[in-house]
Amino acid sequence: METDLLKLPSENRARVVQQLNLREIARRARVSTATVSRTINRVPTVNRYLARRVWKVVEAAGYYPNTQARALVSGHSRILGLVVPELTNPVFAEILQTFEDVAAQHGYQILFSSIKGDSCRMEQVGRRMIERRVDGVAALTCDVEEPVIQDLLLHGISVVSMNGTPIPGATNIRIDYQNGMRQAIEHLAALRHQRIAFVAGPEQLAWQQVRKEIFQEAMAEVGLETSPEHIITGDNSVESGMRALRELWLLPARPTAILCANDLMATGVLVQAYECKITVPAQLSVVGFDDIRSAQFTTPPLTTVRISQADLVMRAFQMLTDHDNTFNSSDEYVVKTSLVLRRSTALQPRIQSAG
Amino acid sequence: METDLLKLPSENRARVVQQLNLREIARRARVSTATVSRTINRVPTVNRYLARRVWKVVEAAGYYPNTQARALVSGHSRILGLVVPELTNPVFAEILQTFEDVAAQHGYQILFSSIKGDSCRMEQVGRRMIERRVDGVAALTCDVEEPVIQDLLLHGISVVSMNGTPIPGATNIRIDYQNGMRQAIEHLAALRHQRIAFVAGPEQLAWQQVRKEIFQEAMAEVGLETSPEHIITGDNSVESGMRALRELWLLPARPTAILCANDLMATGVLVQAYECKITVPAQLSVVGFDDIRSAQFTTPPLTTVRISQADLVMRAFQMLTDHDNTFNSSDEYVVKTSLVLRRSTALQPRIQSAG
DNA sequence: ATGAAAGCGCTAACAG
DNA sequence: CTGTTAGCGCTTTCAT
Repeated sequence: METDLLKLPSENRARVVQQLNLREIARRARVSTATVSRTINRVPTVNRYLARRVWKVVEAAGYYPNTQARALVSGHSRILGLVVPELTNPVFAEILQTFEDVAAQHGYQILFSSIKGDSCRMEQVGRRMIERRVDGVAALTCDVEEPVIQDLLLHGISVVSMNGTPIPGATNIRIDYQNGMRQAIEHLAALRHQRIAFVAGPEQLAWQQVRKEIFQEAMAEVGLETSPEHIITGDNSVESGMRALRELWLLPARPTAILCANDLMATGVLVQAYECKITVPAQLSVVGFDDIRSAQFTTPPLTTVRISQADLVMRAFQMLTDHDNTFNSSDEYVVKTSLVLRRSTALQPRIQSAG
Repeated sequence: METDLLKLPSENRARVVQQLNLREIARRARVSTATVSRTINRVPTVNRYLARRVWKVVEAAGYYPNTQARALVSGHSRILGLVVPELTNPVFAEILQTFEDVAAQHGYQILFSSIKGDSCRMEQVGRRMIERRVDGVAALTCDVEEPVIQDLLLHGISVVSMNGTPIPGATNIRIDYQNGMRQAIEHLAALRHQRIAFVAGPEQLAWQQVRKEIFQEAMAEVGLETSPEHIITGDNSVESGMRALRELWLLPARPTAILCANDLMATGVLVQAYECKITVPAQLSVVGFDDIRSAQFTTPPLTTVRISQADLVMRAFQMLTDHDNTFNSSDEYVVKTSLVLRRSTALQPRIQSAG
């Protein structure tokens, strides 16, 4: 079976074809290089017969125009850079996938880079993007340091931040955490929860502080109190969600509900709950943030705040390819959120089993 | 808070810097373009003082060499294409991440493309890779049609299949499913399971048939019988794993263990088991394939066959960047597998609750 | 050791 | 409407 499949190559192994260039095509079609160029670029003024002749040669020769050369003269590479912190968080994988899809539809390609928390890699990534003359960079990370961004902008490369982190100088897409948080808290409040904990993302990022404040504000608006011990700092990983629950469960005043800054941490809370035989949602309600695909498949399925990825990505792409500068960097697009109800939340338990 | 962050850009918005080129650097450093070129390429024969002068100008000007132009003359783009079926399967995301990491360390960049089952997109992807003159293409998909691969090879672009699918003409990396399957089955057999079901991947792919056969062989070797109704065809998604369990549970002779061709489907089995109040592993043992990250966080944690990603990726990268042709396409590298024991498998239940 | 000059493959003025 | 030609930014002989 396998050998059958493997037998073919040795026979029909083709010699590497002579990499032909436009001039060679021109020679074979007995026209000028300009005519070939016009033909393949579908300039309408080309004589039908000449065009046909050119196409024939092009196809016979298996000719593909060299994008590098084109980019060199046109000044546009039709490459967009995408920078993520790490792809192991599914939300980034999902966005990358969507982004590439949109880009491909518009004739752009994606140069992918991840900077695994390694901030000195960001510099390298930035340099490479510039050297490659990408037409724009979408940053899904917040670790991006000022200088790198400034360098990109200085070189005429537009930058968009897709992570709610306002990057000074870049076009920013803001995710409406404020609203998302409120939706989640109102939902929990309606379920009569009073002691709601919050598991935040890594502390070193300024905007995570912002999120904590947003949490507190939203709680206040609903008339709920927050205690500092109910605010845990995680690192966006499943493990940190697990850790958070362990800490929270040791408290004398255990929370009856936990809101997490992302789905991965919420998953961690769920996993730890299972380990500790805490039943969700009977004993504890859990809400996530992002609505990653696997949120449907946790046990129980996770109630979470959805961020419209399509919206996010479309906008980012538009801003990046907006050469007429319809947008300017003071513009800020806000991506809406919506609450997805699943089965990790329920009425506050009557009996409080305290520490 | 946010406004603080947003205030900066309007002030220090820098004008787009004059994109300088090598000639301009040469002029400013009062040397020839050749000298600048040699300097930035660290050709050792350049006079120390001249070099210093050049570097000074380069840094002062914020000059970055244009990769496109370099590629044009050198004939090497230092871009590697990576093609995946869809990134929503975490295994592909993990591999992409690892691949980019390795590539970056060696001065390569990754052009990412996904072909969402859409086979007509593969053609487009192939064309773009050629036009972009990538130095090589790694295919994680098996939907790649012959002609596209042949076209790439014809244009002197090396191709490596990283998915166990032997692509005729490409360099193939084979994952040792045979061994992996046997490890899983032996483990299950040691736990006294007799009725082991198999949830396979999509049928249209020839190699999935191969996997079924491998399953049957491995079963036979251990002295176990397989019945056709215990072999279900899935599509690698969580949902299809769920479906598989539903089907299997309707059978008069329910399996006591299920082996899945990937972790996503195994996750589906687990989820469905939870829904149906089938306790894993007490009533049913489940084994996956891949050892994706989230396999640690299923309930219960998934026993699975690990594929060494580092090994897989390293090898693929080597083969792609092997310009001396140390490897030739008849070579086939086999990636080892190993069984990771977690908590989704246990001794066969004594009491068989039938249909 | 350095510089002048000829391309890499393509596009876009400008003539004709 | 087509062809000639001058670059795009860089590397690389080949003289000096």
